[in-house]
Amino acid sequence: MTSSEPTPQDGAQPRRRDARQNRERLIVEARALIAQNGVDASLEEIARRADVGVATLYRNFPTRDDLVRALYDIALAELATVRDEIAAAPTAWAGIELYMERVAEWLVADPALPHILKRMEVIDPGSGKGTEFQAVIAGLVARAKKDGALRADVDAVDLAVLVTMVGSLGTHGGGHTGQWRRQLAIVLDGLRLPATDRPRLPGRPLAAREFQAAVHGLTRRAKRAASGAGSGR
Amino acid sequence: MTSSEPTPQDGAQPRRRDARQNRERLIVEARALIAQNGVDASLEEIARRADVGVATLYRNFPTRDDLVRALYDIALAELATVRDEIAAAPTAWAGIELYMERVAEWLVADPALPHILKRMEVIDPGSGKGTEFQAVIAGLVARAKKDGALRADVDAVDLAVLVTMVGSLGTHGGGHTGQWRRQLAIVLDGLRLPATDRPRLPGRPLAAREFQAAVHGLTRRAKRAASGAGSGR
DNA sequence: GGCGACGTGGAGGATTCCCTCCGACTCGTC
DNA sequence: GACGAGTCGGAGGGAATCCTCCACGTCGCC
Repeated sequence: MTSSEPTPQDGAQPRRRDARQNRERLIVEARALIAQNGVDASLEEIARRADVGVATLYRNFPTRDDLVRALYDIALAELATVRDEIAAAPTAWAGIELYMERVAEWLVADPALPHILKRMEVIDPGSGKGTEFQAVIAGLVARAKKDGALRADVDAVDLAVLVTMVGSLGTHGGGHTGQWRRQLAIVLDGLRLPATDRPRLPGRPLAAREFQAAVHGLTRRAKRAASGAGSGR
Repeated sequence: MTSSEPTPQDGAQPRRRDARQNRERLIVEARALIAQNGVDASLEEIARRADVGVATLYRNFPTRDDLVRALYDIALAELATVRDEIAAAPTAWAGIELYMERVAEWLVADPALPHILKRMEVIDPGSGKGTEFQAVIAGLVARAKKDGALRADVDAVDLAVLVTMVGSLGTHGGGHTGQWRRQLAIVLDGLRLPATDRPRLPGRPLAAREFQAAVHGLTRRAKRAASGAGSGR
């Protein structure tokens, strides 16, 4: 994480209790609103929902990007636990399965994440999980190939792309149904080498109507139009 | 009675030539800007880029949703050719491959499409390609299963979800590299039943650096910050 | 060429958002 | 309690956006 900087007040919380609470509420609301409206979500509305003045928001996060960065750091911390889990996997292939599943789960769980990640790549390119996390996965990939469990013509980056892809299903609102697990299982089958004995797909296929409903990726505009008439803003 | 021309069908263009040109330019710019900024892209800026007054935009598309609908209809028309192509496929499995590839290609080719589709589901739920197109695919799926080419535990909706998923790779800017074809190949391998002889993956894996670059999904805000440099603090 | 209808552009009021500044309030401590 | 530093909230200027209205071009036909 980036918190290794020698910032004077970092580890401890030298701030007042109410200040910390406000910051916490801001983060919660920011995440919720960014999930709906993207990184361009109104800062004033975030503050409003957090029952906080605008100035408090700006004091905590001088720049919109500072807010995004904070959300990113929090999410990344949650991801850290996954790394340990992977390390404990019995086989390399199991590690890969775990990697794909946990990261996809992580992406799907927080609909704000895609927006935040996309933005982070612009703010601060060439840092983050790509650096150290990918190295672990690369090793896993090499071992899995040697074990004959993973097809030889893919690499760690392919896995990253795939998991991003599966994780994008959360953006469409289908996350809560766990539907993405089906698609992940198919992807894993496409990666597995023996390919003979396939596990059953988890869950059940979506009905067509459900699929359409799941694609509802409600934006702010969307919700407004749903309640009010169709006259835009 | 007003002299309202019957306008028997909307097939003809009873409008003035310059009016049609303006509309055309508006559509082009709208698509470009929506690709960058989402459906909430500024209408004034669309008009500005199209070298057209705002009023002209509003005359052509009274509501933002009318604009979205127009873009949707255009995109859908392009998709129609795919259906014929699929019908001409030699085997059911080939048809499925074609379906997945063409639709993914369609999604990736126009980065505005995900935004438009997402919005369309809100504007006008339960219509569009889902209705008639899905029926064709469902038949294809049934035949492919009987042929023993497609795994039995998936259905047409699963395919739709998968192709949406693969198509989402275009949003991340990776479309131009054709990278998505690799991921699609893996997905297809996960769907194929014999699963013994696998085709080689098309293309080459992305370098880690390229992957990061590909995730750059530039938003308006992004471009601003990129040019404005570190004025943040 | 000339005319009329169709189409155009941009001003402008209302609203929202960004970000800063400063008086008022509250927490933590004595 | 009471004090002071830290924190808060909202006003407010500037800018962007939405959408409408109306005087003014321009196309197409005679």
